[in-house]
Amino acid sequence: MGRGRSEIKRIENPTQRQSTFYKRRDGLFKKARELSVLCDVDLLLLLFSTSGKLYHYLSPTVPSVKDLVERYEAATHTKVWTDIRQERRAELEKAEQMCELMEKELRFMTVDDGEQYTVPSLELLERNLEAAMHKIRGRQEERYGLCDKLAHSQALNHDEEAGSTSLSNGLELKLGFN
Amino acid sequence: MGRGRSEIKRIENPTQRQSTFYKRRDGLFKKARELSVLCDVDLLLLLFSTSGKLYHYLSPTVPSVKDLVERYEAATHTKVWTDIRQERRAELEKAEQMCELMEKELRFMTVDDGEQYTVPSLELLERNLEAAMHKIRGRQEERYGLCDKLAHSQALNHDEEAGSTSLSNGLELKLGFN
DNA sequence: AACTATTTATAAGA
DNA sequence: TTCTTATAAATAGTT
Repeated sequence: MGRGRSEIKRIENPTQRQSTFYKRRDGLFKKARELSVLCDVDLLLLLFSTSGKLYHYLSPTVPSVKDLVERYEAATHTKVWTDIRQERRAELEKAEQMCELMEKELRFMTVDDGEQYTVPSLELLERNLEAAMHKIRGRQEERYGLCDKLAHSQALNHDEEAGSTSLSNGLELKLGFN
Repeated sequence: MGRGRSEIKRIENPTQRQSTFYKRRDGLFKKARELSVLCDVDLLLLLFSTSGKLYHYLSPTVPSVKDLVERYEAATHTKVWTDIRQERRAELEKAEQMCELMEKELRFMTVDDGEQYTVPSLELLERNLEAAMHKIRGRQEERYGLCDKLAHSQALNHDEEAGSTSLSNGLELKLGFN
């Protein structure tokens, strides 16, 4: 509308572009408001000017931008956020499950006071512990024979974290069997 | 525009509303397109008709709806999704860290072949294993003395999972020390 | 869907 | 920016 021509291409003159932007922006928002009211339509109009300024309109019938965008996702099967969220939750559950299993095993192996054992599992554990001790003694012999002094100097740094480890969520897993 | 009056309120006659919807919807999208091209504006127009049908337009300069909505969040400090996502990531990292720690401890305790030990830590482990065995033997005696038969029937079910546990991500934690 | 009388939007100019 | 105004565009009512 107006006096001139109507080619729709980027306006190169910045002053003219800015002026046109004001006028058309106002017009567009007016039209959007009118459509949403007249025809009972849920709509979102969201725009950033070249200078980065935000303007937006959301029909009064829609609770939030998030709400409408979720409907958009459902309709287009884009599901950008939904998918990512579900993926993350699955990962988290998996990690938590794994933590639980490992915790259980650690309790079993350390003969935790609360742990209940059947006779065959106690026997299995006993055999395992004996085998582990056998292995340890073998290693100790190797060590003493070969590099006694070197191992000793390393030990000072390494030993602290080997005794017991405090985990970030407050759980402490004891290696001591006393 | 047009012949009649211009009150902006919901059109109650469904036929008339539908007709108006088509015309104004087309007009609105045309205006949106024109503005985005003429003035180099990033915009999203998203609407659902009363019947639930989706129509939308996104400026060609914008990669995705997600992209623009994230800019909106940043601009309005709404940050609903951003916050949730960061929270989830933190939870996951914590769980993964815990898993890693427990895995390390299990490797240490099972005298894993790859595990490196210093002499003092080997000695500590040995003492721990000996203490655990001592405890086990005490328990075994209790068991044998009190409820031999009961324990034996329980064992059939319980034992399978006690030997080794296959974890969901493919890692297998062996309790056997052979 | 198409037509057309009118209203509205807006390009240029001030 | 903001206003004015000539003109192009949109559209309400109608067919």
